[in-house]
Amino acid sequence: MTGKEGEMADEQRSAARRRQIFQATATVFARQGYHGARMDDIVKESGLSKGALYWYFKNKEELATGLVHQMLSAEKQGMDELMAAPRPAAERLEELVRGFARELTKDPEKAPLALELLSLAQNIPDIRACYSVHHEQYTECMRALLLEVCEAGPGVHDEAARRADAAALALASAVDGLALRWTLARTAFDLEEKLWEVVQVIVRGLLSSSAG
Amino acid sequence: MTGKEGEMADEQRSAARRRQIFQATATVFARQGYHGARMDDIVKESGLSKGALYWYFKNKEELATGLVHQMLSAEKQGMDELMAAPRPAAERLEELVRGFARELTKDPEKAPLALELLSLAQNIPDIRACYSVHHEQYTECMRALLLEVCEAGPGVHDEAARRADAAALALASAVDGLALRWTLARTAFDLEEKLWEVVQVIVRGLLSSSAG
Amino acid sequence: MTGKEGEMADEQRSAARRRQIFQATATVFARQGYHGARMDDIVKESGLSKGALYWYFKNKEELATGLVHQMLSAEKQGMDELMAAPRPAAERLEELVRGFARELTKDPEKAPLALELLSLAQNIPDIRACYSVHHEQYTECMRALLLEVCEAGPGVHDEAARRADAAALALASAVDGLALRWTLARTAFDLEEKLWEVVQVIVRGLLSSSAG
Amino acid sequence: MTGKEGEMADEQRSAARRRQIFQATATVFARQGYHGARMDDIVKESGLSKGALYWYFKNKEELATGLVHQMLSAEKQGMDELMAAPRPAAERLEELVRGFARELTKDPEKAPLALELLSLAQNIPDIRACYSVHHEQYTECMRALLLEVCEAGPGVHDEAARRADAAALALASAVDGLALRWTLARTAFDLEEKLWEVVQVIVRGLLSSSAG
DNA sequence: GATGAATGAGCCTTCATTCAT
DNA sequence: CATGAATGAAGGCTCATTCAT
Repeated sequence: MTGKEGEMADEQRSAARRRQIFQATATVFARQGYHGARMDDIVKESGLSKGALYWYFKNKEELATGLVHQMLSAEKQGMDELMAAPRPAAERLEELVRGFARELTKDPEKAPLALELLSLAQNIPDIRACYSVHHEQYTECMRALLLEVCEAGPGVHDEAARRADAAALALASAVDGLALRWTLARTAFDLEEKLWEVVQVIVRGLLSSSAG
Repeated sequence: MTGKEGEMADEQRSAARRRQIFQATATVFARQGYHGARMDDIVKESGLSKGALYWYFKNKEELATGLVHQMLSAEKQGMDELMAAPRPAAERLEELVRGFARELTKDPEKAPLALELLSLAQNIPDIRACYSVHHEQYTECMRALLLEVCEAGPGVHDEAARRADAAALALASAVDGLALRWTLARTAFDLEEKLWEVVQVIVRGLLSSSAG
Repeated sequence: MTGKEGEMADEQRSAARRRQIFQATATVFARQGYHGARMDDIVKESGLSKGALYWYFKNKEELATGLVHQMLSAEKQGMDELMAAPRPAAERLEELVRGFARELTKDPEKAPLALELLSLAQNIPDIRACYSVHHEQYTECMRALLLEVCEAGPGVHDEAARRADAAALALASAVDGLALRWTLARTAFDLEEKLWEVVQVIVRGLLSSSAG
Repeated sequence: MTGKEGEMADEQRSAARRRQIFQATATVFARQGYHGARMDDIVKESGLSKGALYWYFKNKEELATGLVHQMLSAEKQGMDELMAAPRPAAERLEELVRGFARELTKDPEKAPLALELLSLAQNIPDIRACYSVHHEQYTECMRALLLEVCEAGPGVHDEAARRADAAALALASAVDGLALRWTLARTAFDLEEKLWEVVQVIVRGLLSSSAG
């Protein structure tokens, strides 16, 4: 009787719990860093008990790993949705970049969290793999968009197409690098604006004729 | 007689000890990360005693702070020397970027060390300040070089000059972002080559005519 | 059902644990002094684990503070019970003093413990406050007893009553001072006997006519 | 040539150094306690170097032991001088007690210092012996004075003479106990005044007729 | 599933003492 | 005699993890 329904309910509750825990973990990691975060802090933030936390996650590392999975999955999904949107490539590119900036600006604690998890990647292979793949996907996404932009543009762009790889890498890298600077900058600046300028320079570099 | 010489010797020995300690610290931090590094590891790596270590540095945090100071100072000095070199801007820019890539490629452990220290910046104000300033200086350096490149180029580049800020920021950010990708990438790639391509895209974007 | 009982059991076990820890702490402090006592010694003596110890007490200082609280509370309770006993004041006074001496004689390690805690009072405000209050209470208790003794005595004792303050202070002080001497004396002596003689001198001083 | 004079000068300088060190030690012990005092603190307070300190004292314990020796010797000397003074016993007793109180009141840091050293006595046999002897001497001094007071008084005091032992012990003990209370009291009081009242009570107890 | 008391290995730091100069 | 850099054993405390209930 309660079989499938119960299982469903269980799974749903379980998933909810995991989300609840991820949320708390993200908050605490962002505030105190991975090593500065005690399991007790996450327990308190999550409102669960220590036993419950360990019921869902084997240990602290798995908590971090899971969080990275979840975050990058969500980002990937957002990327995919945007890519599938029936809009010109240029618009989608702009939206991708601006959306990223707006998110960070809205939840500034995401930046320290990301940096923290990134540094964890060096010692936790699973996390490293996640980021490695994500970087490739992100760059590939950029490349696809830039290619479309080239093709949509006027004139011949064989040259440009050939440069798309470099431009995509430049763009993807610059996005991360700029976010880092924005996070650590002593003088605050408008991330979205600067990021947009950066995109424009790179796109221009991609589209410019060989003669410059 | 021995007065000044003795003092000199003392200062020199003291400075040597500090360098010795920084060297050991860098090695251990790169290998194990800041939190994974035990003071005993650094002691062992340095060949000194624990007491000696604490004679020169108050605690682990000050060790990290000092290391960042030293590393960024050295980098700044290298930058300044290159900037003062009597060579065309384009060459100096290329050298700056290629030099950076070659260094990382030669001592790949520098990358994890940098990422680790960067993540420390979030919780240690002194380190954050160091990086903040360094980022500004690096970007400014890029801007100066790019401006020179513009002026040296053919035709009118008022527009380009105006874009130098964005290009410098793009370049500086992309350098960091690309180094990060190189560090975490599952499929190794040639950092110097990719970085040079990225530079070319950005420089082209800077120099392209408005119509580009 | 098990709700309240469970809570009760928890509280009881918790209280039992605290008593267990206090007992061990007292033993170790008496033997090695506060500073000579390592937390590990207390752990071993208590039969608990280090984590358990720190679960109940935040740190070594709080352990000492708690111990002082407990000891002085117990002493206060004993005092109050004796004061409330339906016996002549002279008897109660004698019992108070003799009881004190007998306790020390029976558990001679209490003396070094007390001296140790007393010296802690100088650097730990909470302990100082405990002793300060306790000294006042003890003196006040003496004063009350001495007053009753005066009133119960023959003849007019207005003068004596006026002297009760000084006598009480003398008595309370002498008790402590004598216990100290007994603790440090190279030639052992009978604490109870000497203390009783001291009491008699002071009581006589209190009751003597002005003419002496 | 420099033989005796040199030695004399050396001895004098040595003695001066030791006094200098004792002074610094007393100050630091009074402020921080024995265990809270680091050798470096004493070095700094004394104005000497660490090597010099260890030249004069083998270790920290010997520093404390020497300090106790010096302090109790000085007190003994003061006692002896007062005892040898050509004044009535009652006056000398009063002066002894009042002098003690005035000293403490003038240099209140002496009290914590004494308490600290007293607690050290429990773990350092040498210090214990010093205090043990000193207590005996002090009590004996009191007994002698009290005896003289009895004899000088009017009427027959055989009884009183017999009580001198107890009174002396009471007095000596009360002096210490009161000083302790004065040190730890939350509400300050006039030590000299209270002490004098205590003395009077005890002397009265000594002198009172048996019938008293 | 959930709770939180209990475990104990690990680690940073202190500081009395030494010794080359 | 004096200096202060160097030594290293010791210890208070943390905190990820476990497990009886």
